Amino acid sequence: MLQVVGGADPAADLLDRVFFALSDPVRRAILDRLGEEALLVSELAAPFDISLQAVSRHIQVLVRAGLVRQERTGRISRCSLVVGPIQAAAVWINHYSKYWQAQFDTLAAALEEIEERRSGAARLTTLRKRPRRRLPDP
Amino acid sequence: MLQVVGGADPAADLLDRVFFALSDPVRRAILDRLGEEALLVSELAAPFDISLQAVSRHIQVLVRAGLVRQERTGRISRCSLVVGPIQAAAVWINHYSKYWQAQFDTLAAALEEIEERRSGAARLTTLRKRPRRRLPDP
DNA sequence: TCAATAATCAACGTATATGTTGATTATCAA
DNA sequence: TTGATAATCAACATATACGTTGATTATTGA
Repeated sequence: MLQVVGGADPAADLLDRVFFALSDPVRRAILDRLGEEALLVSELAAPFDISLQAVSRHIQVLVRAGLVRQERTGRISRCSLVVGPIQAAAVWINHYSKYWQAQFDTLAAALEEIEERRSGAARLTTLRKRPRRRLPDP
Repeated sequence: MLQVVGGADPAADLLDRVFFALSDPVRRAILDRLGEEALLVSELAAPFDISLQAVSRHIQVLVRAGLVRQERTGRISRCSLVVGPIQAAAVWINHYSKYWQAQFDTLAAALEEIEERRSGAARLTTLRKRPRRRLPDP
């Protein structure tokens, strides 16, 4: 799991490509608009201050990440969103987001407990609260 | 919103950096382990087949994305997770994931409706095998 | 004091990202 | 047919990513 496996894990590679695709504001804006409706490359390119060619290549990045599908009919190329990969990324990020938040909540609770015990000990010397396990030292 | 604003939108820049940081399997593995416990750079580097220097720079990427905090005491540098930015990314990705899924559900429902109407009409007439319907033409 | 340790810095090579402009391909339409 | 249009391809420049090795800094502990 920690080993860097290179091309041996297609799921990891997909996450690589999806997160990389999402790391650019132009590409996020493209996805944004494709969430509304399918659009042509030239329509997608219109709002940007960069060349059509540059936008075309941004779209290729999205296609390689599986986030966008292109269907060419004649000389036009209609781009539409594919929801699967973004949900794979959502699954990943939600898992860690929730897990980590839970870890931090636990830590916060433990610290609060310690704090409580300290102030409690100051007030009553004998009626001590349940001793709490400390967090492992660094 | 569609304009490429460069450095004018710190929130967009943060998303850029967070998603970029997540686009590498080594960095995701580092985050994975930091979710368990705070670790030193050398401890983080141990499982990998790359140099300590390379891992150190991966950590810098995570720090620049705000995902990791480093606290140096003496010659050691303890790395710990910061949950905020990953949740910002989770918010972004969940928003779009859910929104897009809803869009697709609506589309799917509409197509099913059309399909149902067609097959119902077909059954009453000839019991023909339902011909597949194309997506609406532009 | 002095050697070992933890981490970073610096320089280098290679690969990829991202923009540009110009050429090319394929299709549409007058 | 022929010119305009949609999109991609190709070549180029520049910047960044990411790995290496070697040097440097700061700290620890015998």
